[in-house]
Amino acid sequence: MQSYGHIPEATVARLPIYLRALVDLASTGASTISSEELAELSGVNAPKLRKDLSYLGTYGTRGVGYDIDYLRFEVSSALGLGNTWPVVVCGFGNLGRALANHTGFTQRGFPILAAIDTDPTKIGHTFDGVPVHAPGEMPAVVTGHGIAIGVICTPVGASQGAADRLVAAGVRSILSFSPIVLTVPDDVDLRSVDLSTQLQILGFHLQESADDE
Amino acid sequence: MQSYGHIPEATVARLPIYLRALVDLASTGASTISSEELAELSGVNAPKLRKDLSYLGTYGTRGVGYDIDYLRFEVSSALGLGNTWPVVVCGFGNLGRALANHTGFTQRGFPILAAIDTDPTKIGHTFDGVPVHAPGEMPAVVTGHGIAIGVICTPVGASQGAADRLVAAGVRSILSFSPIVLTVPDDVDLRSVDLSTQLQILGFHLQESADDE
DNA sequence: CCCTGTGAAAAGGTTCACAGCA
DNA sequence: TGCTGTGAACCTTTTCACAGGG
Repeated sequence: MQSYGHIPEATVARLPIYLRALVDLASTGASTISSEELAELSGVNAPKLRKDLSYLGTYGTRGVGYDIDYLRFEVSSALGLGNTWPVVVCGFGNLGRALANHTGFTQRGFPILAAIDTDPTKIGHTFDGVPVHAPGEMPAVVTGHGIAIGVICTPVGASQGAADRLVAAGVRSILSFSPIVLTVPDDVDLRSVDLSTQLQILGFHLQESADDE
Repeated sequence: MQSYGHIPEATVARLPIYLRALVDLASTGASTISSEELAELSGVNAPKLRKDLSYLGTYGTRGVGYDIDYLRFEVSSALGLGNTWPVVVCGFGNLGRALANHTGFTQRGFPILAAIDTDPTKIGHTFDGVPVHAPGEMPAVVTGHGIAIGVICTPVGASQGAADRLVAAGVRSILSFSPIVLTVPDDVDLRSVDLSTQLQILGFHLQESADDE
């Protein structure tokens, strides 16, 4: 496997955006693209794009641009796609089911193989192809499906418990949609997306604009 | 209205987290808290918390800590809560409905007053208290409800169109869950949350760990 | 003595100008 | 000449040490 030097986190966070643009471009039949154009499609400026790509290697051709298929392969490799990381969803309410319905996850190597929920009317049944298990079955689910990532979509009160069960079962990567700060050991990679925080940031800017008037 | 000097974006993004911790604390009956403890509850270190709060003003007492109710009021004010920013949801599928069900938004001043969807079986009906309108009614919906924020939960192919209609109707703050880069005028505040990007970042780290072995 | 508030240093990220290869 | 690759400057953010009030 190719080894990359250290890639800055900010760059890692943009690679999926570049990759999506490259996949879209490939489907149009284009074969090369300049940093200027790819940056435009990705919503960044051209020097930043070139700097980001330079962390992966030197894949462009001066005077020409980047070969779309080649660059796509390299970005994809850097992100570790080609690997498959099975996902378990904790909390199978509206949000959990929205994720399960989202075909893009499986396509990108993150198949949702199981869900955990406390609702006895859901346990033992399958929704959108995803079997629902009781919380106590977490260890068996993780081991049985080779789960690499846990996604927490439970109500607030149940989210820390879900995180604890994921960690106890050996899961070391967690994506949480819970609005509270979860406590996990240092060796667990926890990412948190709080939807109402995003709205509050928009609200802050709205207020600022209003103050200016 | 109190005016704050310039608050760094990184700080603004953390204020909602502090606020939530303070609200939780208030409900426990505690009256003061140290920066160390509040930082712990917020998942940051103490000097960062103090630096962040210092941008708002000097609300602590040396040797004691912060008064929870007072600090809560000040953080809340800085974020512009107390204002109400009505929200329209574009695309009322699983994700859109998950948001509509989420009572926390209304509580925080972001009531979801309307939804837009193309599905004729949904248009004209109300789900979870949210009336669904046709895309062509966007201008009337925005004006009628005084919409300040649009949230895009449509399928990928419809997201740019939804953004265009929001902008045309005068909405200047947009939260997008679409995985593609949306194009909007410079004066529009666009925040983007791509769920599969988050998984890809986790996947990158998983791969890195695997490479180390 | 305790804990906040803050300048200064360090780290991380972005921008820019231009060197260098096709 | 055209466009990439990158060192250096710049800006933002984080960390740290400690001054200073209660």
